[in-house]
Amino acid sequence: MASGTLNKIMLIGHTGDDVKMTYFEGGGCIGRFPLATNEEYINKSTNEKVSNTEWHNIVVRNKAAEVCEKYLKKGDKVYIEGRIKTRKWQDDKGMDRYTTDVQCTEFTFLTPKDSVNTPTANSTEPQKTQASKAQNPPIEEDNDDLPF
Amino acid sequence: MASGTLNKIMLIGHTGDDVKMTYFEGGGCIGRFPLATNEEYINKSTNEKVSNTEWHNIVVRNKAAEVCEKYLKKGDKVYIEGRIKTRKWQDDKGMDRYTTDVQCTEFTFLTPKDSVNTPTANSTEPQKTQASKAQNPPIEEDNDDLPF
Amino acid sequence: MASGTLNKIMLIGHTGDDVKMTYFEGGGCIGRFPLATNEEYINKSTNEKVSNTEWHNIVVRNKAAEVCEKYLKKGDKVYIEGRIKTRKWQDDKGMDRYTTDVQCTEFTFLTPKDSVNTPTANSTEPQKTQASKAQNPPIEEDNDDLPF
Amino acid sequence: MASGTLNKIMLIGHTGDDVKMTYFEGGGCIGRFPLATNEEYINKSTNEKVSNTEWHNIVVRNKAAEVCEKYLKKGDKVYIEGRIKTRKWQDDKGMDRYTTDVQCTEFTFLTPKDSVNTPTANSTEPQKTQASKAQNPPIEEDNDDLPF
DNA sequence: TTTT
DNA sequence: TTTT
Repeated sequence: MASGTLNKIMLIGHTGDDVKMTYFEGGGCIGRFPLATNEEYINKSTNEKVSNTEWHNIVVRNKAAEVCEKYLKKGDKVYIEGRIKTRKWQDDKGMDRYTTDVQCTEFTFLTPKDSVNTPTANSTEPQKTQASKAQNPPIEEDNDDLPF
Repeated sequence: MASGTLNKIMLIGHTGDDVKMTYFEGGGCIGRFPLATNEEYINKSTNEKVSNTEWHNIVVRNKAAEVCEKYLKKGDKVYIEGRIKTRKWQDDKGMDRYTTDVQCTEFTFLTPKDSVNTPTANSTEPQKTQASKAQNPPIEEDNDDLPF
Repeated sequence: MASGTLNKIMLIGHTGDDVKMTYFEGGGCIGRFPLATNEEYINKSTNEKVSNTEWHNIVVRNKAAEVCEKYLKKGDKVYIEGRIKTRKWQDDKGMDRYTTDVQCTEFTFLTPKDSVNTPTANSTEPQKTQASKAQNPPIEEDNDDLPF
Repeated sequence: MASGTLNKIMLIGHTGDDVKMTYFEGGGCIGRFPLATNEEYINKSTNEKVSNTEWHNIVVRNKAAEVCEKYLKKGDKVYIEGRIKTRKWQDDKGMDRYTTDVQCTEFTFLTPKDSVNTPTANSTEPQKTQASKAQNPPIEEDNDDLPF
């Protein structure tokens, strides 16, 4: 019997651009956007402050992608949960190249919106990014009628 | 508009007992079991080693509960992901009491099984604990046919 | 040889009160504050929207407690990482009671401050809550001079 | 004032090789090893089972690297916590290339060892990977003498 | 009540 | 290159 593995990444950062959508035949789509996380620390040897920005390639799918495209703007703060996936591609010289993406499985917007009511306005827990559930609240809760 | 919150707990520990099931009218069920996590450290003042065991009340629902009941045995190591929920109850004197549970949303067995093939045998990623998905692999992957 | 366990909780929520400090002989201190996380979902049986607020008892120690007391105000949004600890106490009738705390190990403020420069202003990664490091940036980075 | 970001990855997987050490002048060192996580799911379009293995480049520092080198063997299961860092390098044609590493901040061994007593034998919580603390238990606990 |  |  298989025993399990875990591949989970949790990010809080600011988007570096709007969501770029790609639509596929059959109705699927993905959205991509860069997310920046920062760290600052003192280099103990030189006593200098060091600032690093790490850029993450976020990939969201289907309904979740559409929600992100609609409500997530460049510079917004967002919580992203997902898994790491490194994909191989060929550059223009036919060389193998690798890029590491974050395949988003949950997200929640952290930038306060004072705008009108939105689909996400009613959700205060991270949204699952399943095909047909992206705009819905967590689904563990709503699929039964247990008395607790 | 609401901006989001997060309530996530991630545990690796050993079960202190088998899963106790409760079945409800309408077909729902929950399973409960205790999970132990440990910490050891040196008390710097006394230079003594201190061992602490923390017991967590794990609650699993529906199909996931049935999978756990079937394959998770007392003493097994397991990864549990979920959210914290504190519930109020009355003791036999009518006093309000509170108990904090971990409502399990994902799990993966970490004790190697050399037994016969099981429903979980084919899943090496944490299992989502939704009503109808408990025995299936992560559902983000299988609900589209995107070319990546 | 021991194999490990994990006891980790990650929360994003709003503080329900200012930080209450307790000082101990010897110079130690702790801060306590309540943190609210929310979930909303549709009850599929009744089709009603359900809103739940979960309150977490956050416990921070020493320097980290002092930073929180100084900069974290009621209503602020904050990321808290820690471990679960359930403690036993006696009520006024001598009955055993249990309360579950979140012992904070890292935190990062999520409410934008437009105020003057603060100790936390220079840290954009979660702060470790060790006794002597609370106001410092992550310490993994600054304790060596490795060329990367 | 800066508000915070989070860059956290949590993995459970199997090592694909022993730890490769690099030592630096001044006494620092790093260890590197590959970690595999797996996912399996049913492609709903083709009804075929799909198996994917994801390889992560784990980087551990200093004392933690030495502990891993000593006790972590090819094929072992391990929990790794860290942050994502993508670094740039030049290939032999001078082209910019990028590789994404997991800078390990905590780890705990999940493969039971029946061997002799080890430095890690007394720790059942994830080990922090700071320069001088790698072999020690979590340090939040041992740096004060608070009465709880 | 687990595990090492 | 792991594991089931």
